[in-house]
Amino acid sequence: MQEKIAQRKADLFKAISHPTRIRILDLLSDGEHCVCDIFEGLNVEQANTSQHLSVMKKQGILQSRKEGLRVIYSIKNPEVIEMLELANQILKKEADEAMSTFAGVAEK
Amino acid sequence: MQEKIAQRKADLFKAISHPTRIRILDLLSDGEHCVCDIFEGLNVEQANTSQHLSVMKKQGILQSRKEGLRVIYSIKNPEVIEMLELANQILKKEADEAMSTFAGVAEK
DNA sequence: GCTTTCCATCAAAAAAAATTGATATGATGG
DNA sequence: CCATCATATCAATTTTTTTTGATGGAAAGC
Repeated sequence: MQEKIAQRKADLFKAISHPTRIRILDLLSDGEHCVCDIFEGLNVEQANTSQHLSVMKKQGILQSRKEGLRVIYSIKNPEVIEMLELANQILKKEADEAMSTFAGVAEK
Repeated sequence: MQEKIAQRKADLFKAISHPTRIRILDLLSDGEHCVCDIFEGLNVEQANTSQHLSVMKKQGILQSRKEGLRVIYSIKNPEVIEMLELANQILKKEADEAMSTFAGVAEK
């Protein structure tokens, strides 16, 4: 793989790699929301929320449109949701493993 | 979503979010390799490679085994490969859009 | 037991990202 | 025009990551 592409791909992943941004994506995964909904819903500073949104928009993860005073954000690429689901699967598998390890110990 | 889970998920994404680590995953996507192959193949310092590998191993993305003097790394969860493929799709779509925008301009 | 090879770890420096509070912008209503 | 509401931007600070060079440890061959 070329270094340039690896960099671009890393930027994409990086734009997702923050707990607040993950929660924003989770909130947006069932439809668009205005900024006010987002920062109030997640209990994050407005300025901070705005910056997280802009990071994701810059990387093409989100899109936005104006509606009066408000700005409505939504997920641009559904692939992002699939990526989050895959992450879920990994964590689930991990939890299962931890569980069976525990069971194994209990058996001894 | 709980804050704890969002944090864990962010850590997982973060462990992928580096150009060198993306290239390592790409190299490992078709099978296991020893550290020496990796850092020589990617032309990265040995110490640096080792640290990137440990970041990914810590997050459960990679696993390793010893074989004589060598340490052989491999991808632990195939979901990671799927995540990279989804990222590819997003970048591809983006490139297509840029292309058609360019074509649109040329038409005018 | 030495030496060499392969890899991990450490600590310091450098670079990048996140948070915060203050301020700016821009649409809307009066 | 003025005030207000929703959001964005900015600059300073703090925190986190990354890189680098040096060193340490463990397996293998001699």
